[in-house]
Amino acid sequence: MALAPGRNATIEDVALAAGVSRAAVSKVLRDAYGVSDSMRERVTAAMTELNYRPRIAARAMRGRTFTIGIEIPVLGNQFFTRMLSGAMHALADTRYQVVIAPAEEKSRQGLRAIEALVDRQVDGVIAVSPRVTPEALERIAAHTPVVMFGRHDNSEAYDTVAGDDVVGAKAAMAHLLELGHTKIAHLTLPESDEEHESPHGLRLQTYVGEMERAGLAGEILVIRTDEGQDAAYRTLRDALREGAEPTAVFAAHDELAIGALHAVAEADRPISVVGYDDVPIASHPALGLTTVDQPGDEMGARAIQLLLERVGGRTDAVHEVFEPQLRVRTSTTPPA
Amino acid sequence: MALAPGRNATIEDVALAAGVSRAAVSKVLRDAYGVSDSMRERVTAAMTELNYRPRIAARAMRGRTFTIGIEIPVLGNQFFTRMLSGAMHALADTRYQVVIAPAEEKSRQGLRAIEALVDRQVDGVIAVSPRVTPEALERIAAHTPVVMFGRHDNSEAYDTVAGDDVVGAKAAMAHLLELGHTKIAHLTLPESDEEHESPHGLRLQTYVGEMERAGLAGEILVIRTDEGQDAAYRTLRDALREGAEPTAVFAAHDELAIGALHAVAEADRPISVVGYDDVPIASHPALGLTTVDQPGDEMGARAIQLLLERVGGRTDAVHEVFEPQLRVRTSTTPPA
DNA sequence: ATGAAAGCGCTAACAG
DNA sequence: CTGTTAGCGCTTTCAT
Repeated sequence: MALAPGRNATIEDVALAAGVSRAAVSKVLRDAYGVSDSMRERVTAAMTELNYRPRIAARAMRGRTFTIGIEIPVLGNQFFTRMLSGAMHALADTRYQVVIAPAEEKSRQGLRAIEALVDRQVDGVIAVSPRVTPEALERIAAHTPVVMFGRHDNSEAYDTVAGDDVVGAKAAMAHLLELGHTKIAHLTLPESDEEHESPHGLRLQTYVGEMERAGLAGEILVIRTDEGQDAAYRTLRDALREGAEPTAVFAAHDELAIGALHAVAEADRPISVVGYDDVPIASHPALGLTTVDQPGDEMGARAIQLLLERVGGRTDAVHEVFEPQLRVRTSTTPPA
Repeated sequence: MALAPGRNATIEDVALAAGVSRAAVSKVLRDAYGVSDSMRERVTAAMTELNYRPRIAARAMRGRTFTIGIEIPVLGNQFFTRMLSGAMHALADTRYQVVIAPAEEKSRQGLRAIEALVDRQVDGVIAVSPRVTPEALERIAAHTPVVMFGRHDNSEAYDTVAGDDVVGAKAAMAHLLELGHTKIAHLTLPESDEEHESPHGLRLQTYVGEMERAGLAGEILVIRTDEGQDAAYRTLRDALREGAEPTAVFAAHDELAIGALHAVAEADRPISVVGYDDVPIASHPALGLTTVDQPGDEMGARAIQLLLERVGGRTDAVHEVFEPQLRVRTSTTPPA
């Protein structure tokens, strides 16, 4: 214990204890070329002896941090949990560590969170930010590899991983139309969430398009709500009280759909509800939420894979699209 | 644009552009004492001009990183979401940034994630790790402020914020006993999750104690399951198939309770279920889960407050306990 | 195979 | 009020 109390061991301490140079320690740390077995042994011994842990911040000033940053807009949405678990899984056997930065509640654009990550020298960023401009992302992507999750914009500077929202929304609408619904409302987020080829924007456009195609342009009803189950519940409850009479609601994602189910249960009217994502709770028999399954874990894993490729040097953009799948459950029935 | 392409602006670039010294720039950055208005102006102008962002890693080598690390064991549990949103809220108007490190699925002890955070020079850590030893935590807390969430151990080295699990579990049991249940099972996590004064350990002990106190020692039935709704569902389903005949299940937390509700729905037997935490979905009318409400957001906010106090220099330990509250809903009824 | 030394971008004395 | 300078702990040529 040649250590001053209150101070953690540094590479210097290890070098001293092992009787070698700092460079040598650094080499065994990164198992770089050119270390004899005997040296490696002594150094390793000294490291465990001193309980040495390399300071990533110091390393950051020269090389990699082996940290991947993931920005998500809301913590509550279980779809992101699926994505994250796929991502973590993909990174499980690597030296990389995941850190998550949730966007603040207020200015939910997420740009601040992404920049906070970049400021902390992550090796790459995965972000879910429908509202950040491509320009801002390109500025960031010029220095740090970026994969955007859920977006469909075609930048050359960053990759994207998204579900096919048009196909998914069409499946949801086809299901409701086949059941015989005509008064189908769409429950979605505020308009500001629709920019930049966002999932919700596409789902909305598809809803409108399919209604028109079915000759139901006159029945189009778009209900806007804030993020979250509870806000969705309140919004739909109020809309129903104020005279809206849909027989079916297509929600932009499952959190909203679950809130909708709450309002429907209270209103005691037979209104079908379709969600999007297939979060774990959707298949619970108490909810039985019909929804569009997106393979969140696969998408998360793929996002990591693309990001690591970029960290490894790839510079041309890849834009990947995953096929969603309708899951029919009890929350949808023919209109009364 | 005196910048080499592909390189981000540094404090040096800003100093050059503004025609001042690096120290001056650093000062306006941290708005330290001793900067004239004119200098501040020129420097600020240069910073925006060059799109300058300080590298936290470099700052980390001298001072604070203004980063708080939060370690959580599982992403899926919505109670942690409540805690996180309380924590983020408490930090909203400060310079601090939150980063979250989820423990890996496999070795879920969380120590690795905590250390990953510390290696990245966070100014303080909030962690939810029932299975990490106090010794390991004390070693970490010697250099980095730590607040443990959910634990009841009485270390001098770190603070704790927890719910009163004994009171909560007693309330749950009293409710079931008052309804007339005698065959009450307890659904909880594997034994390894009970160490170090963990919430689940205390809830289990209280369950056993209350059963004995009610003269029901012979009816004690502890069912162990892995983490997660789905695992809980499968475990209880199998237990019911194999002959277990409880009329009520007290689950160690809501995720497990929701899985239990699934199994109960399938078994088509009138089994009451009580959870713990009161996650947002618990109050959904489709579930109507009776549960013990813990003020997760308040607890998260308090954890931040304590952590910032420690960052600010406090060294004596604070151990805070929050009172839970039973929420009776439709998932509990008298036995048939 | 090993070590010496330069430097990453920032902060914090300290001088002026 | 402003600038000089010495590091923080690590990686990385470049000698040896």
